[in-house]
Amino acid sequence: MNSSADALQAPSDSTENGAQQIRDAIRDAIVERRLSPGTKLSESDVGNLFNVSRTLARAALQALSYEGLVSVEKNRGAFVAYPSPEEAGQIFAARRLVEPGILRSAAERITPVQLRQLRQLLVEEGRLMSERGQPARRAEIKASGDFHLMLASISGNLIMQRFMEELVARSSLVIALYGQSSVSSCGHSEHGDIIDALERKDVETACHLMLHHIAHIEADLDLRERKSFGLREAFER
Amino acid sequence: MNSSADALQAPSDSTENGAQQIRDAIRDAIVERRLSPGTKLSESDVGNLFNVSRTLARAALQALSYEGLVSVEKNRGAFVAYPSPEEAGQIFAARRLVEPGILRSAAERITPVQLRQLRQLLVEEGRLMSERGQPARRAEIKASGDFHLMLASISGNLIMQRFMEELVARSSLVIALYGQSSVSSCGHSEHGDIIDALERKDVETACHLMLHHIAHIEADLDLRERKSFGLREAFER
DNA sequence: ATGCAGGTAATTGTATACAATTTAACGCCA
DNA sequence: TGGCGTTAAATTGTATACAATTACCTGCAT
Repeated sequence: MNSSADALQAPSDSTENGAQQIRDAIRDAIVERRLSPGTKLSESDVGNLFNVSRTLARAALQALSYEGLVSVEKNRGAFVAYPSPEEAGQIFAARRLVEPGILRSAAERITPVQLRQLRQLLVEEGRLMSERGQPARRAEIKASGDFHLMLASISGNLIMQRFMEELVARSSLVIALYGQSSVSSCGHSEHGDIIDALERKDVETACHLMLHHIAHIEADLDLRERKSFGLREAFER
Repeated sequence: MNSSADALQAPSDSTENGAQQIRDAIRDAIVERRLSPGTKLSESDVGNLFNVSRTLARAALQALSYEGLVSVEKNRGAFVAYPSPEEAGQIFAARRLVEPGILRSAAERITPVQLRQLRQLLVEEGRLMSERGQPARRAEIKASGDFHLMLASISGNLIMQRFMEELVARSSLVIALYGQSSVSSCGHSEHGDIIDALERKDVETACHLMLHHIAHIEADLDLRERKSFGLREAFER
């Protein structure tokens, strides 16, 4: 779709392990909220869905559990993670702790072409916001996360990039559970402000804006009230 | 052995999955440097060693690869990770980025009893330094990492704690590969200084000392290689 | 000797089979 | 009707079997 967005996607090597493809597919489904927190992911079902054996399905679920997107309970199976309010707070606390540092690193290394890519990501995000329909909503969710991921990528630290991928994905889960307003309508302009600050090398302001941005997202959460799902999901956890 | 040290150890639930036990055992072996970077970890060998099937051995190796301690190459097998100089730099960059923030969080929440536990960890560390022999060296390595892990634990953020566990473990690998002097003889006093600053609520100094401490460890690195034990020798005895 | 070709052994990738545990379903009885 | 124990079905935990890929060794030609 978009070259700058594609640059972020997983290598998508054709030599990819079978389990990894399944993991990526399920992760996308979780991040884009086609799978709700608490949903049971049985090994047989996953295997049948992707026409592979339970072995690979299990490996994929195991991998997702290491990312915190799936929780596996011994002898009970795997479920889409249902982060508690405490977990939600810790996820955002981690982001507040980490993203300013990533931003600083990124500011040091960013090139003009990367700045252009960031802006391109932004217009794509805006385009999706104006579009209507479920697919656009899903793409918007992903694009909004891609902004933060791209910054991590620019920082040049693969380890922090991986960590941010985990945090962004888990954030999506938290927002799905506790978010009140529609997703990131406010976030979009804030992303732009951060890019502006980056462009004029005003790192301190950029960090400040980033912290404000994260606080803004967090402020939209209502950690007291849980969104209601089906009766069954409400009690099987 | 030591109550404050034990408080850090994995829950050690008796309901632990078989694969997890194996993962923990291998991780310990890697962190304590009984297994050298680059050592091949074949699924059959690991399985035989722990008297389980390849299924569990494979799961354990897979888990370790998510932590960055083992690298699995498609159709070639698993090896104890051999971090490149670039990776080594990124690991320590991540620690510089993250540990001051963790320290700040910890400073806000630390209780007198936790301070006492930190000190206790320190004397244990000192005791091990004065002891001689391989087992003491290994315990010393672990104790030195436990200081940082305990701080992460005090910070109260499970996600950051997990991340620090990964970073500390991978640091051990880097030091095994590129470290010149014997481990953390200098680190010990620096740990003490940080605790002192924490005790008088001097957070800024504590963070400064932490950054200095990490830089100190990094300064001891050189780009050379070392030799290895085999898998079997690492576990027998 | 060196380099290459072929084939064999060893190792990983995936599927299937069986055991252990949990979940639910049924029937019994108060 | 409602609670409870037993049993059957479904699901996960682990081991084994087979397929695919790689690594190694041998032998031949140059």
